[in-house]
Formats: sequence, C-alpha cells, structure tokens
Amino acid sequence: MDFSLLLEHVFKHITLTQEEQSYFVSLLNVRKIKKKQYLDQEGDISKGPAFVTRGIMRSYSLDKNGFEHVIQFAPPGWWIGDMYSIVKQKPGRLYVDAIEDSEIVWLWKSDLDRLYSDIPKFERFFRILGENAIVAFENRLISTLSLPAIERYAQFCRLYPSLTESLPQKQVASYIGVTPEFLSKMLNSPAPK
Amino acid sequence: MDFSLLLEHVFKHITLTQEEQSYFVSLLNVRKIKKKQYLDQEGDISKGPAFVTRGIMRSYSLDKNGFEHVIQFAPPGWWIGDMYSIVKQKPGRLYVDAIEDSEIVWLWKSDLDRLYSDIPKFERFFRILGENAIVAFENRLISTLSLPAIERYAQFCRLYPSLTESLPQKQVASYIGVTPEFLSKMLNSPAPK
DNA sequence: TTATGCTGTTAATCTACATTAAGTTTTCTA
DNA sequence: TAGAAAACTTAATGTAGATTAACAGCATAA
Repeated sequence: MDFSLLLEHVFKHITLTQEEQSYFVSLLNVRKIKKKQYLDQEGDISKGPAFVTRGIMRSYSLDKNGFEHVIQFAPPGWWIGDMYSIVKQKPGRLYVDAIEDSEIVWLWKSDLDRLYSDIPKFERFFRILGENAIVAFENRLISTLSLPAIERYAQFCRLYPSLTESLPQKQVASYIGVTPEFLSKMLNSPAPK
Repeated sequence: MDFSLLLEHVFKHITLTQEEQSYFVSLLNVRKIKKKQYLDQEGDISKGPAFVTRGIMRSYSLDKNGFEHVIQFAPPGWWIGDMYSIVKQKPGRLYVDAIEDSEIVWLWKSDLDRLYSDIPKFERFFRILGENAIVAFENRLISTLSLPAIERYAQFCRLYPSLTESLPQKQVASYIGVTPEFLSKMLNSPAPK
C-alpha cells in the first residue's frame, strides 16, 4: 500500500521516528470506493475519519423534500466524514459517497483514541487540522450568509480550482446552494464566463 | 481574579498539577467590555482566543450593503473570536463585540503556542474544543442550507435556550439569516409561538 | 420633562431564486 | 453501438423572504 500522500501531509505538521511511523501505518486501513458508492449513509455511525488518496469524495445532507446539500468535496489530500458521528460515535446526519472512483485511507475511531495516548504528537496534528477545518467552515458560513449566488460561485472556484471544471454543474449548484437550473442561467446569461 | 469558570471547563477534559495550573493561570488576561464595545474589528489581527465569563459576546460579518450577519453568540462558558485571524495571525473578517456588559479571559496567541509546548495536555484540550466547534459549524451549515427560516429559528432556540428571550429580536433575525421585519411577521402571524 | 433613538409591528410592493416542464446534448452501459 | 439515463439548457410561472415606509412603544439621557 502507498501511504506517501498521507505521510507527507502528516510530516508537514509533526515529525515521527521510524517506529512511530510504523505504528501509525499499522493502524491505517485502505478502501476503494466506486463512483456513487457510499462510505456512510444518514443514520450510520461513522467508523472514523477518512483521508482521500484518489478520486473525489463528497458529503451531503438530504432535506425533507429529498434535495441534496453538499457540505464538502474532498479531492486527494483532503479529509472527509461526518464529524458529529465520528466524534460522538452516534448516528450521523450526512451521506458520504464517491463522485469518481476513489481510494481512501481511514482509521477506526478507537484506534485514533489509542494513537492520541500512545503518540501525543498526534494530538497536535489533529489540533492543527481542526483549526484549519474551523477556519474553512467559518469562511463558508460567512459566504453563505452574506454573499449572493454569483459570488458564492466565485468563492467555490477559488476554494476548489481543480474541481471547477471536472465536477458536474449540478454538484456545484448543490454546494453553493442554488438549483442546477439557476446556476445554468447564471453562467450563460448576462456575462458569459 | 476569578478563573473558576474557565478552570472547571478545562478540568472537564484534562487534569493539571498545581504547578501546571499556576503556570496556565499566569498566562491569562482579563478584560471587561461594555455593551457595544468592540473586542475586534474587521481588519484587526486578533490577539488570541477569548473565553466569556460574564455577559454576552457576539461575532459577525458585515456585507457590502452594510448588513450584519451574526456568526456566533457567546454567553458565559463559551469561547469567541475570529478563528482565521487567531490561527493565521492575519487581518480578520469579523467584528467581535459585547451585546451586554461582559467580561472575558483571554490568551495571547504567542502564549498559547508556548503553552502547547510546555504542557502538551493543552494540545488535547484544544483538539477536543476544536472538534466540538467543527460539529457546531457542521450543524449550523446543514441548517442554513437545508431548512426554511421557521425551522432555523427553532434550531436557534434549541442551541441557545438562555438567549432566546434575553436577546433583542433583531439579533436573532441576523443569526438565522432573515430581516427583523420577516422574523416579526413569522412569529406573530399564522401560528403565534 | 421632552427629545432622541433604538426596537418591534404592519402592510404594500418587489426580487432573487425555485418550480415545472419540455427539449437537447452528453455519458454510461449492455 | 444502440438506447437508456444522466446532465445541461431555456423559458414560463410561482414564492419565500427582502425592501420600503410609516407608526407605536420604551428606553436612556439632557
């Protein structure tokens, strides 16, 4: 198995001895997920956090009218999951599935807790990761509350430059919070972009 | 100074020796903030995270039309701040002010970094705090994207039961993302609540 | 005491975006 | 490689919530 993408990511924030690295790697699990397959469905208890190494994953909620609302996209190098369910180990509110054939590396929540105790440096690693996630959510919320659709689209393009073209438009529409019809009109009408 | 509320909060997640506790307390600063006074304004670099011990604080963004959008309320026992600015030590996008005469306990970002090195248990403490913040943001985002105004109001009442009555309605409107006029209509019209 | 200014209410009008529906193109997949 | 299923477009119509405006109740304050 090739864990290099994840290890590089870890080494950006902490350093590990050879033994620590081996121990960490021994806790990792790999899973391939085909397009449209689910990692988690609403009501599932998440096994633990997942790191994307190939493909594109996404998490979304489903409202009472059956409409999807994308919470996050995760290309390679990003983490994905229903944080509520991961942290509290209770049934979650999100669906997590693959938009393209994907591969993830994941840890059991129980192994993660063990890792925190055995190698406290991982407390630091995930503390930093958490900070970044909070900053991202704070930004998303500011945009969602205070920008019109066209500027939320621009924000999306800035956040996920690699996805802007590879993703079906309806996924983008769901992320920025408009219907596919409206996004289509917006992009084709006044100032073609 | 009375740090008991903050210390209790810390002890819920980690234990400290007497020395560690003294060292931690030596890094704390106290500040009283009168109603309508700012802790931070847009463009400021935040000094560090703040824990509310009295009153009610709030953070909000200002859109280009001059409308406020409340990101968070913080009654006693809650943390508040512009996470982007705190973490990156760059100019922030949020205003933080007091809705009622308040008192906060805060740390310099540089002291916090020192604390992480000197007492690694605080990595764990803030890792857990971060997880909770992410869960809260995830929930807020799900509501904002997938619920109509009346249910976002219900969510607000569940999240901040202590504030539902003490807060001016226009603050609540700004939090749930509608105009004060619309909230007033919603609460007084069909099914008075 | 009267001003001054917040806060909340009501109601008419307006608009960004949703819904519905039909047609076209692209892409899967058998 | 056909034929079904997605993905995208266009346009008519509908609506949740915004805007504007006028007024009433209460504060704080001179």
